[in-house]
Order: sequence, then C-alpha cells, then structure tokens
Amino acid sequence: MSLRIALLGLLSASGPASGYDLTKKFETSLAHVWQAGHSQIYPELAKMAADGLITVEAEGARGRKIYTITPDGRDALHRWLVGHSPSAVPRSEIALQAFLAPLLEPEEALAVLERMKATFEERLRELERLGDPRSKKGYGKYALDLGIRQARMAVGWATDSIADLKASGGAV
Amino acid sequence: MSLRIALLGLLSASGPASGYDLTKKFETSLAHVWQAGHSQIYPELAKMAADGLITVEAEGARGRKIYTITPDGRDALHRWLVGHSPSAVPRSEIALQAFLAPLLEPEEALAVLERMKATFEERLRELERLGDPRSKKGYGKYALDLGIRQARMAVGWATDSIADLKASGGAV
DNA sequence: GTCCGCATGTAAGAAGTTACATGATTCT
DNA sequence: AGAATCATGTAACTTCTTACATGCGGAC
Repeated sequence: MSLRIALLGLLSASGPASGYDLTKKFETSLAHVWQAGHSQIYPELAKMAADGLITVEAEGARGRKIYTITPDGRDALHRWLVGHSPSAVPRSEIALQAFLAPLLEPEEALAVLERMKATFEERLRELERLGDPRSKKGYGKYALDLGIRQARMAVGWATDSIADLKASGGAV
Repeated sequence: MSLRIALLGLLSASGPASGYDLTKKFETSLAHVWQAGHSQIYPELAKMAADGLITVEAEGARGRKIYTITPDGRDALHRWLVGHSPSAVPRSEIALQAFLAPLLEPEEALAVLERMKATFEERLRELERLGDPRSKKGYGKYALDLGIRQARMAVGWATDSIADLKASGGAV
C-alpha cells in the first residue's frame, strides 16, 4: 500500500513521469523516507494503471511510458493522507543490535556502539547536505527535518551509551 | 535474518524457551525493537533447528518444545553482532506521510500533524512506563533509551512543524 | 462440563530483494 | 565501434501479514 501511496504522491506533486523517472526520485528526494527499486516499481505501476489510479498519458522514445495520476488516484492519495494513521512498525536492525549489544564483552560492545555512531554521523552529514529544512519549501520539508532530527538524536544516544558503558566498566 | 538473530538473542539472554514463550517476549520486551507473530516464529524455529543453531532440549506438556541455543547458534549471533553493520532501511509510513502532508490543504495538514503528535505522545508514555533506562540494567537498556529518545524527538518535531505550518498560514 | 489460556502449526497472499535479461540512444 | 546511460521488464526467493485450524489442561 505504502509504495502505491508514495508513487501517487510523486505523480501528484511533480506531475507526469515514467517508471524510470520515479525510480530516480526514490533514489534522491524520497531516499530518506521510503525505499524501492525499479523491479518493484514497474509491476506496481502496471497494477495501479489496471486499478484506474493512473493512466499512460503518452509513450516516448525507447518504449518510455509517461504516467499521470487520475482523479481516482488523487482521491485514493487524499483518503490515505487524511484517514490513515501510520503505525511505527517497530523493526529496526539498529535497535535490535542495541538491544543485544550488552550480551557482548564490554570491549566488543564498545566497538559496536562506536561503529553505529560513525554510521549515524555519516547519515547526518548526508541529510544536512540536502539543505536546511527551515529555509526549504514545499513537500519534503517536514520529512527532511524529521530525518535530520532523527540522525542527531541517534548520534547523541550513541555518544551517551558509549560514555555509560565506559563509566560502568562493562558492568551492565 | 534479523528474526533469526532476535530469537537467538532471546535464547542466549534468557535461556531455554518454547515458541510460545518467545512469542510472548516479542510482545513485551522486544515490542519496541522488532515485531513478529507466532506464525512467523514457529516455522523459523523449525528452520533454525534444522540448521543446527538451536535444539529441542525438552518436550513439555501439550507438545510444548523447549529450545536451547547451541554453540553454533551462539557463534552465529556473535558474528552478526560484531560483524554486521545494520542499515537504517528507510521505510517509515510516518516519514512518508510527513513528506506528503504539504500536498493537503493547510487545515487538513494541520489535523494530520496533530494526530501524529498524539500518537507519538502515547508511544512516549508507553515506553516511559517500561522504566527509566538510566536505572535499568542488562540487555534491553540501550534499546529502551533509544526508543524513548526517538519518541521525544518525534513529539518535538510534530510540535515545531505544527507551529511552522500555523506561522506560514499554509503558504508552504 | 465448559470456558479460558496454553501451545502449535499451516496456507494464501502481499511486499520486498537480488539477479537475470533485453534493447534503444547518445556520446566519444 | 564501443561504452555509458536510458528504459523496461521477469523470475526466484525471502519476509511478513492475516486468517484458518486444532487440541490440551486447568479453573470454576
């Protein structure tokens, strides 16, 4: 369902696009929000067209198909945004590793936390490169802000957890 | 893979347990970290036993099977904790909704953000009920702290986004 | 004795990943 | 002519969700 919504959202916000275009947008503007490769996107677009949510507006070179959102599609998107209360499906490899890290020897646990911290810092830098959400406009702004805060929070958590682990001398 | 790791982690940390016990632990101690129902857990346990990572240590009443982690299982768990760098698979319905919310009319977007804020506050209360991670011991402590910080961050984000939306009068 | 919680499973389908496969166009 | 990029698809497999199905044991 969410993939479908993401595609409808992109078509609604940026206008007609091909599967290829949409795949690129997943790699760029949607990268920190939702993930999907072309092998998932192409079949989904076909199903959405069959369901009347989008239509092939034009066919370009190399068999390129340009999809447009239909009124039905806009409806479905609107209904989801207004009516769907998203659940934070708790399935995070990072949290799982954090959960289990205390099973390790203290030095090993420390190394794991340090590695995580480095990952978070890298992620934070990447998101900050995308621009300052306060000065940005349009759709994507709130999500970028959320991503940056998330990364910052994670760096802080890792820093404090490392300090805690060192202070306790591993006596968790 | 991660489900397997989570199961190995529980067996390693809390000792022998049945599929039923493990399912309960997913509902309680692991609830904010990883999600899985019994219909996923039972077949996975069978596969893990076939792979030699766990064994049936005893059979109790009602066909209850008590699994224990084997040295091979401990090995696999250790290797994952030390060697696997978890990727933050970006797939969050919440971020997606935040991303697309500016497509809505301002009042509608506001309602969506308010609803999210309420959800985060509820989640924060739930996690705080589980105890103060600073005073807690053992495995699970760091993950709980992470969860609480996450929820707090999200409440702050929603609050600020609502204020921003109100200030801009919807002129995103 | 019947209801509730314990306890285990299967099946069908949706969603996501990785790899395979193919052909057109543009650039050098 | 060859390489890179555009552009679309399929297939096999893993993971996850929802629903169906069954039976034991203890409490009242």
